[in-house]
Amino acid sequence: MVLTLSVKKGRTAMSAAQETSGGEMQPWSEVTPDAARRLLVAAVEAFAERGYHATTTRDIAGRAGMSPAALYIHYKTKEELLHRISRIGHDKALDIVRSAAEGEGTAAERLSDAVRSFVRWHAGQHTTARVVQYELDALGPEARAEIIALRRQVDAEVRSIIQDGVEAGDFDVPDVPGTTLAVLSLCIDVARWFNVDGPRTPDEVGALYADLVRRMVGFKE
Amino acid sequence: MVLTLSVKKGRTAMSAAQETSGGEMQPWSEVTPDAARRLLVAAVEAFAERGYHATTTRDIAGRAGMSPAALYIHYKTKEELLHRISRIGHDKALDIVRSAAEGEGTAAERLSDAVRSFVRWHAGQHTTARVVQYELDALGPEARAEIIALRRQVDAEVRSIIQDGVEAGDFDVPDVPGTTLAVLSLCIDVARWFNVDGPRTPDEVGALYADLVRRMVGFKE
DNA sequence: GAAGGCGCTAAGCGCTCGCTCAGGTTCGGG
DNA sequence: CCCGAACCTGAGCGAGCGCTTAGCGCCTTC
Repeated sequence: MVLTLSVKKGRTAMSAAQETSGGEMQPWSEVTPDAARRLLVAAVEAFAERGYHATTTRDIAGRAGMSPAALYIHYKTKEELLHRISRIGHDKALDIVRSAAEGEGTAAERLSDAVRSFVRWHAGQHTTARVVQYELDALGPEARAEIIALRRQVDAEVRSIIQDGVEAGDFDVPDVPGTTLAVLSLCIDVARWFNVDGPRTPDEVGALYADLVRRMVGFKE
Repeated sequence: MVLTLSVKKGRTAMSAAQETSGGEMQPWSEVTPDAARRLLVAAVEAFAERGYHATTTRDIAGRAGMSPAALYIHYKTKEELLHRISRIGHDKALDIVRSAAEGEGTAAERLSDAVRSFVRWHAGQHTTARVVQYELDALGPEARAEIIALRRQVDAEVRSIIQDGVEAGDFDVPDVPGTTLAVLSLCIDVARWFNVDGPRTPDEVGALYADLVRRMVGFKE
């Protein structure tokens, strides 16, 4: 049996996203109808707190103010929820890096922009990012493969900026793939340790990390 | 009811560890008797592959070649298994960092040593490290608090090396706690992405990361 | 070679999980 | 005013979970 899903599959990623006064995208605005979005937001919170496997469908439905059965009107399985979250989150992450990579400016400026905004997202949306970056293994093989492909695109964008800097003679990087890996690893891990009650704002972490990465690539003033 | 556990609790962490010809410690040699160790090793593998919550006690026992009930002769609960793994692993990690921190040499040399050996452990023992670093949330409050205390000691060791370098005028670090956090985050995340079939050996990753961290602290030749 | 107990297994208990399904409620269109 | 579709709930199914218990075989001890 095939259920009709209310979340529109063909919708281009961020086209319907609404902007707030702060300029940030209102997250999940592309998920409709309202009940499906509430369930998804509840799932993000629950997965981030307890992890995918420790979260029950009853918990998700409860947070969304619905009965356990309501979940299965909008999503085929619990795994589909994780898949949608992961897909939308990775689309957003790739979008962020790509914007910086395709921007104007020197390699150093583009790398700083990329790291700053990537880190800001991982800190500011650390609830989402934690699910997106650390619950990948809970997906089935096809879904995981799809997400891994997106990750490789993120990696390629960052590597190409660093490569540009090396070729322009601005950076000193003996091992470009290795350094790319390290830079991304550093940024992604922000989602694991970032704490809203901690001493640093997402902006401050972004600035700190942009500086650290500038040093890692041996940028010459 | 209180079961008598066969794993001796009072044993000092690494005192009974046996060295192999390679100079590496034989992991888990301090866990006795043999059946308890086999169960623990099986649990490490299973937790690393699937995560704590997705691993069943039947799976652990099966990997150790025993019936599900055998697990409860040696461990009170599944969580106690994770606790022991986490405790021993963190003891080892702290030991590694502390050895480097207390060594002779300049701050730059000690920092490089610490990062190199810390990373080498996270890569070489990435199965263990993954459990130790990423399954912390599955522990109960008291056990988690104990582990977090160990982590703070690791953080303190690294911060003190960096602080030494700053005070000696060797390093240029505007934000010592932030940089310490970033360095540790970078090293720990190795456990997440390291792949035995990948292009890099643990030694190579250690060398690469020691160099990257040297740059992050602005070491002046 | 009988006694005692340690380490283990077979069987299964009580529970909660992901998920299903029949039926009730709401609401726009004819 | 009624129909059909969309949405949601209450009740619960089968499965698999963590963990327990009764008892068996095999070592050690005398």
